[in-house]
Amino acid sequence: MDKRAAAHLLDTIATYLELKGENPFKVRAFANAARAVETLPGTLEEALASGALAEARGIGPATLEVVREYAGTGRATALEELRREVPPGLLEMRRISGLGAAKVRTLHAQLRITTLAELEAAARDGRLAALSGFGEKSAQKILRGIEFLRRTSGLALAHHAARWGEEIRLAVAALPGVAGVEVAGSVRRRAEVAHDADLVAGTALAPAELGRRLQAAVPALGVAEAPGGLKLTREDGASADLYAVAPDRFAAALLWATGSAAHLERLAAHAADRGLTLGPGGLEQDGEGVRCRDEAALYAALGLPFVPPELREGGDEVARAAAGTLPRLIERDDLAGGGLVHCHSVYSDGANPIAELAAVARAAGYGYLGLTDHSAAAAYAGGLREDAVLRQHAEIEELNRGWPDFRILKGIEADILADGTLDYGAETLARFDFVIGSIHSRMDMDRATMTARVLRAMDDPHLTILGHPTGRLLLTRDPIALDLDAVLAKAVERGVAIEINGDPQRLDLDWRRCRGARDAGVMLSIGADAHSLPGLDNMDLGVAVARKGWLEKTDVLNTRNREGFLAFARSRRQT
DNA sequence: GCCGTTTTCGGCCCGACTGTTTTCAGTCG
Repeated sequence: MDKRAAAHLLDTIATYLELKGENPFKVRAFANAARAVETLPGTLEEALASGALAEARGIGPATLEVVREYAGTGRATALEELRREVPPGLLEMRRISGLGAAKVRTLHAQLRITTLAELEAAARDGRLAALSGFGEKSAQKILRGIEFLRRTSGLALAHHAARWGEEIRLAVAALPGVAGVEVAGSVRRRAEVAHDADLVAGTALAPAELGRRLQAAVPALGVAEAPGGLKLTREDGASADLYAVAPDRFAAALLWATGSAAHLERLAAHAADRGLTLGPGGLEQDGEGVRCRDEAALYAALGLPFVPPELREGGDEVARAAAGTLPRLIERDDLAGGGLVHCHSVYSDGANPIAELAAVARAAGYGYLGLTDHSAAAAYAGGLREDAVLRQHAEIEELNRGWPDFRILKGIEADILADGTLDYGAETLARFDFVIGSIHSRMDMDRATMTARVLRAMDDPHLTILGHPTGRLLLTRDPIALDLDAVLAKAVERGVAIEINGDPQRLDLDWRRCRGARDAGVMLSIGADAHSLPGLDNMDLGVAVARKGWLEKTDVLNTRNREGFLAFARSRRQT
């Protein structure tokens, strides 16, 4: 069991306690404990054995016992009891925006509602609106929320699916009789959400025997035979398809399982133009299979350069490959000497002191850390009042004296207020090396008002980067209503960079808009939006979005060195 | 439930908005 599973368990208990109407501070204690577990260094087993978990801030006797029991037995008595008391359907309802624990409790107590279907019926037939504390608008909002849940059901954030896929990959790779195994599907294409994980294994073993060996190696895994291979399930419901093929079919099977369907269709059409047949079984010429030792060889047999999985979405990538004009996509190494931008420290709602963030960024090869705590308006996130800004800047200057080759930049994530002005006055904004402007409140404005708000913020010469421009939270909240074309045009006109936020729940700007933005002359900036040390790795997810959006190194602001980055910020202020 | 001590209880993040009310509970970030 890993830290994330333990954290998820504690979070689930917190939600059940909340639905039960427990003391809110007790609820928060479990949620805090979840965060404490998640941000623990080392593995969970090590932390349990060394006593580090027991010592961790936020972990007390009760939460420690929950984790200990789960790690030891795979069971959680506390959760099992809560499940008997609180209908699990309430947990689903809690995910609807506008439905907090108190309202869910009311619905359960007054209308005996325990499922989404019952909730929908009550919202439609007027029973819900008749309840005290509810009204017609609540009913409509809830119906919209149910629709959103339906639309996103069965989907997982891609980085969760990727982690789960990687666990399987490692387990399968270690089995005797397996020549190779890779994660495929939308996870390999670096999509933002995924239905499940897909893997391909090259092996001479029959699926049944492969399943037996895998089951013996990982007893907790659900293993069943399925067409072409195995269906794998985890106790929390996550599933994965593992396709088993003969080793000499591996490349073709990997290509096919990676998709997308639209890419394969174009690739098959390209093959047909050349007198070849491409199908699930591989490449054929005159009825004879064409042997390809890997995917690159398969593309080469089609007269094409290797098409990176991120680009395989069925746009014009096959045509561009045929013309030899695929981009040289940005890579993680292109950020060496560049900036790890958009980080939160303990000054606002981050978990780590500035020095720790900076040390990790420096060790990872970055040339600077773009520190951006929240501004004062974000009171919920401990946003910095002006005196705290001064204290933070003094600390940064002191830290910056400590290293010759690295700098912390004084940034801020300033709230874009309802009227489109940036939080803080011009005098305070001018103290920062750069400013990310983001919307965190009043997300429900109509499109015209919201667009005017964002455009006005972009007129402020202190604004360097527009943060998470659409405000979406994947599988949780739709994007704000915004004329993105107008925003991108303004970004070009005013020299504002647009963020690619690497938080796995955001991945915003959407990759689908990156290429067009770049072609229009927009500068993009990859941001981690890190709130802890593990969050610094969000940069990799941001790079994946940029790659999927056809971006090259020069399209991304923070591939520039410190002087280049600062020059970009300064140039706005001088116009 | 956890923390921290002023060390075994009292405090724990809070301001703004929304939809409901007609003064405010609930939700959100």
